[in-house]
Amino acid sequence: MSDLLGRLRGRGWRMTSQRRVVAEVLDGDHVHLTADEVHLRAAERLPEISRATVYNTLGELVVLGEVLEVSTVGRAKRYDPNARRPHQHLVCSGCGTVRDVHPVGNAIGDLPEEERFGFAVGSVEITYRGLCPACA
Amino acid sequence: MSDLLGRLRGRGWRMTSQRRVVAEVLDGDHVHLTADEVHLRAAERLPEISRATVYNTLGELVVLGEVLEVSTVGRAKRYDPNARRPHQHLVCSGCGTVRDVHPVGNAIGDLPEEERFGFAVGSVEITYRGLCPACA
DNA sequence: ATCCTACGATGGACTTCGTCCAAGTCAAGA
DNA sequence: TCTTGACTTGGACGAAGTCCATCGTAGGAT
Repeated sequence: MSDLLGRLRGRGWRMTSQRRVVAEVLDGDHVHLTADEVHLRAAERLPEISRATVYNTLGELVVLGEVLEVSTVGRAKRYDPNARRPHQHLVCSGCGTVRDVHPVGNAIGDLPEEERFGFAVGSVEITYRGLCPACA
Repeated sequence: MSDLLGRLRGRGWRMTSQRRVVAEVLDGDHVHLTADEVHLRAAERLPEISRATVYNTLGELVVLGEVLEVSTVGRAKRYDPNARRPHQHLVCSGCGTVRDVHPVGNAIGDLPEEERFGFAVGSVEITYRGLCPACA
């Protein structure tokens, strides 16, 4: 994720202060923020940034494949900046913590042809659930 | 799912016409309805049923383990009445249709010990995504 | 069979999450 | 530096879901 800004410029992005700030927020720790959390952190550096712009920018990053949308048990979507390395998620049923994990094997290949019902299967999302050491 | 009403009564549910209708809607075809779709179908049989009651009843069925919530990205939750047989989901990225599928292989076993971070992993949820024949 | 009452249903207001749009702003090429 | 069209803004809007005061009724008690 570290040269995100460079890659975006290379793709012809007009670089605005708003987009830079959103990208920098995601480029920080690899936590999984909601759109509103991204907006909150962005607003610390650029107080007048609007919610609509944060949503737009996140949506564009998702389309570009730089960020993943993670569906959660909770409500708001979360954004995962670690999109370039394929990975899955391990969620604590107690406290909701999310960790990135890297299972072995080929989950898409595990779905037999006769179970695909004519779908063009493009991706697979795996969520492991269990209790973390602190909650056990 | 076929003796759902009996099981619910056995658990001390007060059986009301509303709850019966919601349970019967789910007991029908094994599709994955949204709460509003459940409400719509329930209202065909019991026109004055309220949205709040449908939400309440679905929530109770989830807590009782009779129905699963299927989390979808950016869409309304869907309810899966096939909770008693383990299975995974195939979701159309276009229209949101959900199908039950049964992959081969052991996804929990695919998560190496050193990727578990001390979690007691109890379950795994797999969602395959792609375009259905109609949307392709 | 009828009465009581606590549990459940109702519906409308409210919240949360997200999208849309018209008007204003500004990055970057000429 | 000028120009222009892509970007941003904020507020209205919409969808999904929750909350709550009040009313209704299932099912045990009499």
